[in-house]
Amino acid sequence: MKIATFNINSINARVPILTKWLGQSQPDVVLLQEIKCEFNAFPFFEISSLGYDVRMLGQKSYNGVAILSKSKIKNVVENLPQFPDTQARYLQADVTVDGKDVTVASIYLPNGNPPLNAPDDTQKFLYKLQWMDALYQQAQALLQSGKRIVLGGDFNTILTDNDVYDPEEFRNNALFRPEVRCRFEALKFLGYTDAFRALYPLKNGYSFWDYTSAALQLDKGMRIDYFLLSPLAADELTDCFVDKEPRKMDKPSDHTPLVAQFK
DNA sequence: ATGACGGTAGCATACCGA
Repeated sequence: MKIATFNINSINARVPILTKWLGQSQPDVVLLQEIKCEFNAFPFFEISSLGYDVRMLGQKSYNGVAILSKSKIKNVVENLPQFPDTQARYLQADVTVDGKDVTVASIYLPNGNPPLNAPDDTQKFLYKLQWMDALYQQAQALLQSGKRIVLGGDFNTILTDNDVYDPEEFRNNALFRPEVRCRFEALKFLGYTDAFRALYPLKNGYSFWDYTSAALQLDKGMRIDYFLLSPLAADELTDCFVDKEPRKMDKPSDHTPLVAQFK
C-alpha cells in the first residue's frame, strides 16, 4: 500500500505535473493540500480518468484539501469536528486497500505568520494554535477507535533544528515557534509516529523549497510535510521517502510529495 | 521589516505563502 501527501499549490496550475506523477508513482491514495479552488473548478475528469475516486473540500483562491484513491472513498468527514472553520483545511475518509481498512486525513495546517510577538496582527498565530488544539482532539478520538490511521499533510511545522536549512533564520517564525512545536510533539505523545523521522533519524527530509533564491539548487529547504501513523499503521510501515522529481519538473509546486509505503 | 516567485482574482494591483 502506497500513500502520498502533496501540497500542490493550486491543482489547476499543476494538472500536467499531477497526472504525470500519478502515472509514474502509482500511489493507492493521495492526500492533496492547497488545491485553491471550489468544487466547480476542480479537474475531476483528468484525475478520475486515471482510475481515482476523488473527494475534495475547497474554497475560492486559498487552502483546499482533497483525497484521491484507487479504491472507493467512504465515510467522508469535512472539517475538524466541533471546530467552526471558514477555511478548507481538513478532509478525512476511510478506504480499503489490499483488504485493509485505513482512515486517512488530508491536513493543511495554518501557516500562522506573523507570530505572537509581531507588533501588528496576532490573529493568524492564535488561529493556528487553536486549529492545532482541535486537531489534537480529533487525533485523540481517532486513536481511541483502535483503527489503522494515516494523518498526512502540510503541518506548517518545523519540528527540530534538523528540519530546516538555517534554524537561526527561522527561530521566531510561526512554523518554528515552541508553541507550535510542542503541539506537534503532543500529537506524537498521543501515540502517533512521525513516519519519515522514525525511519531516517539523520536525513533532512526536506519537502519544501522556496521558489526564490535558488533554494532548490542550494538545498535550502524545510521538512514541513508529515505522515503521522497510529500504532497499527506504524507497525506496517516499510518505507517513507521524499519524491523530489515533481519539484524538478516544469512549473512545479514549491512542495514535493512525501510517500509512505506499507506492508 | 521587506521582497524575492508564483498562485488567485480579475484587469491593476492586492493578498497569500513558509
